[in-house]
Amino acid sequence: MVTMSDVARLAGVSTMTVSNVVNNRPGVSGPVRTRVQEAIRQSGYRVNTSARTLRSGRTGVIGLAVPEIGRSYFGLLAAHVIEQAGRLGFHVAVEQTGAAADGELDAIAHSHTLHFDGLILSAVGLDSRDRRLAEADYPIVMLGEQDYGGRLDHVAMPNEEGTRAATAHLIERGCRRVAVVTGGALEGVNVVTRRYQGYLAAHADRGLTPDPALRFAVTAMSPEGGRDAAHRLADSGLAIDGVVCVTDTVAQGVLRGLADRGLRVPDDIRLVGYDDIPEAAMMVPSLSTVAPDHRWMAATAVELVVGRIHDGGRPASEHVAPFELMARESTR
Amino acid sequence: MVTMSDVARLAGVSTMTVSNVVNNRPGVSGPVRTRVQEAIRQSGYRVNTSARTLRSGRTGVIGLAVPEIGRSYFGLLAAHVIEQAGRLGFHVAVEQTGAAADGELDAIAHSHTLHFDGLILSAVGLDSRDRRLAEADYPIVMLGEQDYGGRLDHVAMPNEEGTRAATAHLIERGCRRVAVVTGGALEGVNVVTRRYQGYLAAHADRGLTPDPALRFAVTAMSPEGGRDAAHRLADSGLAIDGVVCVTDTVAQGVLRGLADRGLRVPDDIRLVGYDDIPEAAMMVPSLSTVAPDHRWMAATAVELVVGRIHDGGRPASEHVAPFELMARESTR
DNA sequence: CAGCGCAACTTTATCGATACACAAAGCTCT
DNA sequence: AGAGCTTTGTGTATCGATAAAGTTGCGCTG
Repeated sequence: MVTMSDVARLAGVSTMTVSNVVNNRPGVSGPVRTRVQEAIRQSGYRVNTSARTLRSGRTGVIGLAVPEIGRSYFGLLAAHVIEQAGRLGFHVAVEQTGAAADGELDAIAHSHTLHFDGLILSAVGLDSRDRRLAEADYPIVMLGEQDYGGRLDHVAMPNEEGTRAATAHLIERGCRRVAVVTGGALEGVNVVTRRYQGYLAAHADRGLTPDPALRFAVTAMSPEGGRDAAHRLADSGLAIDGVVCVTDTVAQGVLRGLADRGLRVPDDIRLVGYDDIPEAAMMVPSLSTVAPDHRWMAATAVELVVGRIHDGGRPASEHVAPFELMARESTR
Repeated sequence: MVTMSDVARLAGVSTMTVSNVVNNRPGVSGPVRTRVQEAIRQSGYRVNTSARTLRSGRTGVIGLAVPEIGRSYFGLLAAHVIEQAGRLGFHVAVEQTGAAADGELDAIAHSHTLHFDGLILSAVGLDSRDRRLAEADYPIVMLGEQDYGGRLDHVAMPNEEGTRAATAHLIERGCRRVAVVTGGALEGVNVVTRRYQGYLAAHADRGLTPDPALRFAVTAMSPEGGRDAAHRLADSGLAIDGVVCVTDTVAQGVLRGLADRGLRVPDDIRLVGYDDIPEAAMMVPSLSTVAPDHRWMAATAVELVVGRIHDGGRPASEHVAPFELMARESTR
């Protein structure tokens, strides 16, 4: 392994000068700089990240904790985060939490242990009631959840607003009995409750109160969960002509489940999702959905962690992503 | 920050003893071990990975380079790799190559720089002709490609066999003119050429020679690329009653593109993909496809890198994943 | 009971890069 | 001409953990 002193010897300077050249620091004259660069090229020298980290205390790595990287939505998010972090000179290590609060707290602990400079946590299990979150004195940015009591930086999705717009869209297209396929626990403040609120709000805006029987909870936030919910929905015998889904991933399963029961979308039932995963436009029928600006979210989250890495004392801030309603075939 | 000497002082032993306890090494008596563990608990000590790495030369991180983590297939793969690596005490850093040979070579260089202990490279651009690959004296495992001249460890998919089975399946279901939607470059030895060979082989097995006009190349290995190919296919006026797709991701787009032209699957055209991404079972109609054992692939790849990390001199080996043909609605 | 073997700890010297203090040379200005 | 600056560069101590080479002390054998 080639070290800095090897390069220094080759260039006839001190290691400090090599370090200064490598890090683009001032105080090195043109000729010497060139000579050192040439020595680096010749010797094939590469900085040893561990040594640098040990001395400087920075690793240049940001942790990204998501429930499951295999789900389109999180994969997409990760792709954007990796890209944005790279732009600012950071690397990304992905952690999977398994969509459980324990896994999410583990990720925080782990992040510490591995000396990531900061952590972007896309939590679905944790909520604002968990005190352990605030205890971590560490650059953490919450991504995609709502309301952490202002103690942490937070990039939120327009959960309530988005679902409200999606529900309104269905009603405007003539749906009279709109069901909602939502997550399990309807307590606390989280993505599930906020989106459910949006569904209720859209009805309230029009002086309507949806029948509580129209709420179907999934057992898991997966296509399988959605499929199952759709079966129950179809078998309920209720006259339903529209469905709002908590996520596109669930909507995928719902679409499939409705097909299983011979129900056609949008002819018999209209369907709308949330997230605008890449598959949404490719589904048959293509899925109408709420499209938050993922790239914006990733960029903002990365900027926030990096900002906090450089200045830990900054007060926490909250940012809500802009969104667009994508009207596609499933609500035509 | 709590260091080892802090713990040592607290427990009244030397740092070396603390190190021995932390790493579960022998030579520490029961009582002392307990005392040190208690001191660790009390002080909240965590090992500094950088210092350990600097001294021991191992980082405990495996790089995983994929074209695009946002694509279902690679997300799924990553999920399995992360899980398997964790089981063996390794962490995973994800790199995106952008499906280009340059990006893939960059990832190798990067992997070196960041001192990952090894690299799992899911290459689509590089092929066996690239000499620069073999030059890297470093634990690299190729994942999902075919034939690197035996210089590198390699976990391959049953590309030819799988596509052959898929094509045979279509023919057995009564398809007479089976088109193939494949990748752009049909030269060298790569995933695209191997699968195309499988398509030809299935025909040859039955004494058939497919019409060359039935080959449609995508501009990109994406749903969009597939959709576009399907449009060209439908507009060609050729009597086609079956389509073999190079990947499920492409098949997703093909299904969509056929729907755009009013063609029904499987009534008018039967369709089969490759990969068995999670969405395949959820599509409408659900997609028949070749399902290689992803978990097996990830586990094997991780075992190979870790093995090579511990013993660099081992000769390279090649492993082909088992597969299953999933017959679903799209070929009913 | 000398002396060997072994388990249980400790000491010391590093791994490679960098912060910091300091030195030498060149330049300006009164 | 020499004080005061700036520019450019050099030593040295250090980050935290660990491999390797000591140092105890104790039991056991011949």
